[in-house]
Amino acid sequence: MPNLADSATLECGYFAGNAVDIAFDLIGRSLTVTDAHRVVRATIVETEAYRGTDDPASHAAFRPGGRASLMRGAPGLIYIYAAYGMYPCLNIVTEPEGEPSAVLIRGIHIDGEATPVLGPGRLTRALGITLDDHGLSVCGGRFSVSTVRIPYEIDQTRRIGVTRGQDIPWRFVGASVVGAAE
DNA sequence: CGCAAGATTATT
DNA sequence: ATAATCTTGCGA
Repeated sequence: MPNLADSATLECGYFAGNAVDIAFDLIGRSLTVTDAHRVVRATIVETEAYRGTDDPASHAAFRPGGRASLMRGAPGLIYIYAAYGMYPCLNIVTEPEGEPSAVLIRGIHIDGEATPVLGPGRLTRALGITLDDHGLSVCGGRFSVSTVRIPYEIDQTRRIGVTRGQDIPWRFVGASVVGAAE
């Protein structure tokens, strides 16, 4: 009987793959965030992929400078930007270094909580993630993602809130197949 | 240097 | 529907 603490975590190499594939594959995996005061574990239930400079909705396309330049960095790095200047949003850099892409985490279900936390600006607040986490790694240290993946039925739709590239269906939403809690 | 737009959310 | 709030990019 596997213990929570025994869960293995993904290596950075996992994130070197196609951003769209990874956005899909992250649904149902758990994200663990650690700080001096607590350890929070949450299941990823909603993601969006932003891939390459050809994707008009990607910051790598219309806002490539500044902190978004990290999207060209090594896979597994964490890219945080402030949406509308006030809400930090969590992204995981994907694809090999040099390829600008990332997966935005839009929804999670925190262990023990009755309802999921939806919205990129809300979940960062719930997890205590700030702009200071920009540049850290999601494969070790303060952040980690489980190798284990809970079965989910995954829906693919167009991305939320984007004003460009509205035709690109790179949003993934998970609905538990295991009859989620009560 | 000034200004408009944006991967959002809470409130009116 | 709209304000809150700030970084990036572009035009003067």
